[in-house]
Parts: sequence; structure tokens; C-alpha cells
Amino acid sequence: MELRDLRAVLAVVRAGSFTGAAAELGYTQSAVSQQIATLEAELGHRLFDRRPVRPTPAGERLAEHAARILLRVDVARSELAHLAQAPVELRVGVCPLAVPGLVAAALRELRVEQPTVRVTIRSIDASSAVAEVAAGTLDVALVDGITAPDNPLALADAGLLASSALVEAPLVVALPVGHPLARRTSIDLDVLADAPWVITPGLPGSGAPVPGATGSVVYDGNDLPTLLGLVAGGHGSALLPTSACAGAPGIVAVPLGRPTLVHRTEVLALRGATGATRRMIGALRARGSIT
Amino acid sequence: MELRDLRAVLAVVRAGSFTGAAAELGYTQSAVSQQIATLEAELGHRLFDRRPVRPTPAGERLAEHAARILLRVDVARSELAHLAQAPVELRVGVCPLAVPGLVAAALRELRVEQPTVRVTIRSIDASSAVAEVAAGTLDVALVDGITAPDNPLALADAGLLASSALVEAPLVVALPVGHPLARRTSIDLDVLADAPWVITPGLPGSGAPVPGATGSVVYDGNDLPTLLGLVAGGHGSALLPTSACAGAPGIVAVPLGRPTLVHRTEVLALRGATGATRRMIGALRARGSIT
DNA sequence: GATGATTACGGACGCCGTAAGCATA
DNA sequence: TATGCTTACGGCGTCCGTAATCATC
Repeated sequence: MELRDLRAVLAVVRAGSFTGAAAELGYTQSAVSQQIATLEAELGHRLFDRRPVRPTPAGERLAEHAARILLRVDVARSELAHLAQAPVELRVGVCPLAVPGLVAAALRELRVEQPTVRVTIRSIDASSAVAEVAAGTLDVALVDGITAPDNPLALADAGLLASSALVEAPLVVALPVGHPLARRTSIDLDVLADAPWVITPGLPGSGAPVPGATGSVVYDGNDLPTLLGLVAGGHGSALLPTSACAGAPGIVAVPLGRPTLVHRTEVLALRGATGATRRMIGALRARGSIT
Repeated sequence: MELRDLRAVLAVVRAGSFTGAAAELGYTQSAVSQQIATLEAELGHRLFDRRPVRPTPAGERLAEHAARILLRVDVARSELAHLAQAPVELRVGVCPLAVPGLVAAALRELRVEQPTVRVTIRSIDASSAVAEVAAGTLDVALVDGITAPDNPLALADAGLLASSALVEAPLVVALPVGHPLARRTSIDLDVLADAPWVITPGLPGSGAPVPGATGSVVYDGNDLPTLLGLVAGGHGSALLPTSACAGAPGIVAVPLGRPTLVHRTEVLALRGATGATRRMIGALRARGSIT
């Protein structure tokens, strides 16, 4: 087994076909077919059913390991690439609901200390943040998610990347004005189990806040006003940090009761970051409310 | 970068020489030299200083990742190897200070349910337990270590292996009868900072209980009577779980004060274990005091 | 019948071994 | 001077591409 094989397995799982995987990897269909066949022979397990191509349980298992292995390979390569190099550019990724004021304030501090560093800020999805930092296309990522209080977001293997918590904010259920539950002082999630949600895969907690949540509308984007507009329009509720709903027209924000969850923002970077990256992390942490 | 390269890096780090690494890997010295040279060129970093061969910071970093990557590769291979196979043999590894009564009791239950399974029990070191389970040479390992109360032992990447806590026991400082501190009701570790320890790398907590602990005697073994004999003989103290000192001649066991630490026993296995392995784990957990 | 995986075969590249070269303790 | 890493070079194996075959929708 070599990394090449794991890359092939993962590509096939992602693409759902040998042809697609070959395109992704820059190989021919035949090459991928041979790789998988050889690997299956080596491991003594069929990894994929064919026609349609679908991973067997063994294939799924291997793919799960492969993803983590290749992620760590990326991290290793990136760490070495950044060793003892003074980066001239700081690339920051920010998730849509990560507290934006933090970045602005931290950047101001960075500007004072290192005025020459060029800073690029880019909006990212939480799902791609880890891969981007691992691959070295981002130096720092602000990621948000929903978790139990004081619990880190499980973004990657513990310790693979450097991460620290910045802010935890209460969660609210966003409802349209006039909603029957809008006058409550708090809402438990199970109360809304059968109520419609605006499913928003691009935002944390809005994927499916309740297991088996129904959703008449799926919003495949991460634009907060659009989401709030959909909620105000009566297409469903949404689970959001308090700040996201402040002052939104037609929206009532009711604090979440049970389960006890919070919206958490963390900063992510390679371990052993230096220079501007390190300073940026320090400035962010200094402004975060979690020590 | 391929797994072959990572194996080479790790072998060189372990062996401290290209020659030794080559022997370990079944290659010639020249092959290892070429592999490292090629990898250094690819990564753009010198990984080892030569004469003597010693990892550079970049090499150390890479080796750390390599170890975790290769461990996960082993786990992946082992998981697939055990998929849907009814193992006829259950191989159990037990660390010297892991509560032995648990194994006996759990085995009795297993015997009733699956009388035909052949069981092999083997003494192991905590340091090798993870590697053995990952490599598939052990089905179940009982590992012990010292940690803060209710904190898991950090044996491997979280989630890589299935692990669960069985027992937490108070720690005591083992002192020879007549020791000036022997009449105390508890001892803080810092009190013993400058006192001699019997350094026992093969047992948990006895490696160097206090950072920078001095030790006139190093016992390179894991034989409890021998260790207790050394303590009784006045060669130093030792940090042990209560049960290990019960009734030992010439020994006084004084409860540990600060820091608050416990001796913890965990069971380790591949995730998704089936058959006898799964039953054994269940039986062990049922008899453990931690739910 | 078309899409897409498998198999056959050939060529090229990469990797390792042998052997000579070279630096350091 | 000896140990041990580096370099040169050659052969073998592996891996991928082309192309024909086969299976499934």
C-alpha cells in the first residue's frame, strides 16, 4: 500500500466512477482500474462494487483512513514548506458566521507591528477550512460551528493543526414575526423537531439542526441576509448565533433552550506557525473572549 | 512523497544511521541514502545532519507525522484484515500494572459464552501496546498510565483505536519503612523533587514522575517485586497504584497529594471489533468501575 | 448500442543493487 | 585508516498508456 493507492481510493469514492477519478488524478481510466485491482488483490478485499461504482464497507473504511492520512501528509508538507520562511503574505479565511469584528481588530494590531505584510482575506466554508490550511493555501482560518459549551469543534484529528477558541456565543432560533413560538422566552430543539427548517449546508447548525429535520427549502449558499429573508418569509426556522439575527427585519430570535449548545468560533493554523501568522493568531486570541 | 519515504525517514531516526535503517528495511545503505536524498530534494529541506546522522528540526517534524501516518496505515490494514472474519484466537496483551483481576474475570465470562476460542495472554509494555494493536498482533490490550482524573490516556490519535476506561485507582508514593516522609498522610510530588527515584521506564509514572527527577538506580524491567525490593532497599521512591504496594514487605505507601493524578487502566482494540474481541471488551467494561 | 470497466501488451521511468569515491572520526 | 555516507551506472521491475475486449444500463 502506498499513498498513490490511497489517493486513488479517495478519488474513486469522491468521483463515484473510475473515469472521474482518473480525470481528477491525471491518469487514464485504465490506470485507475489497475491500481484499484492491484490494491484489492493486496488487501484481499473488494473495495468497490462496479456498475455503479460504489465503495464496499471495506472501501468506505479504507477511504476514511485514507482521507486522514492524506490530510496529515498535506500538513507535513505545508509545515516543512513554511519552516524558517518569512511569509510576505498572510492569507486569512473567514467563515460567514465567524465573528467578523475580531478579524478587523486583530488586523489593525498586525498593521501596526508589521505594516509591510500583505493581507488577503477570503470567505470560506467550514468544510474546506481544514483542507485549505493543511494544503497551505490559507495561513489562518476562522471557523465556526455548533458544539457543547467549552467543547472544541471536532474539525480534524486532535493536535493535527493548531487551533484555539476565540468566542462562544449563545444560539437563538430565528423565527418569522408572528410565529406561534415567537413569544416564548426559550425554545427547546425537540419542540421544533417536526417544524420546517431552512436547510443551509453552507452554514453551521443549519445543515440539519435536528436529526431528521424536515425542510421545505434548501438554501445552498452562505449569504446571511438571504437566509434571514427566507426565515422571515415563513419558509422555516434557523439556528444561528445571537449576533447574526440582531436587527434583522421580520425576524424574532428566541434563545435556544435544550440541548445546551453554543456557537463557537475558533482560529486554525499550522502548528509552529511563525511571523505574521503567529502574530495574527496572538492578536485574535487577545481579542477573543475565551482565555 | 510516498509511504516508502516515510518508512525510510522513521527507520533512520530510530536507527540513528543509514546503515541501521537499511538493515531494518531490508535495503542496502545506498538505497536509503538515495531515498533520503531524493526526499530532501523534493521537500527542499535537509532532513538529517550527517556524521553523525541526526534529524534536523524539519526531519523531526516529518518523522512525527510519519509515525502517525504509518500507524494509521497499520490500523487500516488490520481493520480490513479482520473484516468479516471469525477469529479463532483471542490475543490479549496486559501491561504489568493493569488490574489483573479484570482479565481473569472477563475471561471466565468469555469461556462460558465462547468455550472454543483459544485465548493467549501476553505481557506487554504500554509503549508497544498501540503499535501491536494497530499491527494486528494483539486483539485486545489492557494499558495503564497516569493521568488527571477522568482524563483518557493519550495513547494515540483520538479515535484511531477503540479505547475505553476500566479502572481508576489512587496513586501512592512507595517509600522504604523508616523513611522520614513515611509517616505523612499524603505527599505532594514537589516535596520529592530532589529525592531519588527508582527510574523504571517500563512502568507508567516511574519513568520520571517529576520533571528532572534524579535517580540513582534505573531499573530496566517491569517486574513489580524487583522494583519494590529496590524501593525497600532505600534506592529511591516510586509512584505506583495503591494495589501494587499492598502487603509489600519493607514498603510504606503514602497517598499522593498534589498534583491530583490517578492510575488509569484502559482497554484498547481496533474499532469495529467483532466476535470474541468485542465480547472480551464488553466483559471487561462490565467489570470495570468506570461507566 | 453506448458508456465505462477490464485485460493485454509494450515502453518508459524509477528504484534498488553493485561498486567506486569521498569525508569524517 | 576505517567506518559509513555519497555518487555513478546498469538492470530489473513497476506503473502507466494505448488499444482491444467485455459487461452492463
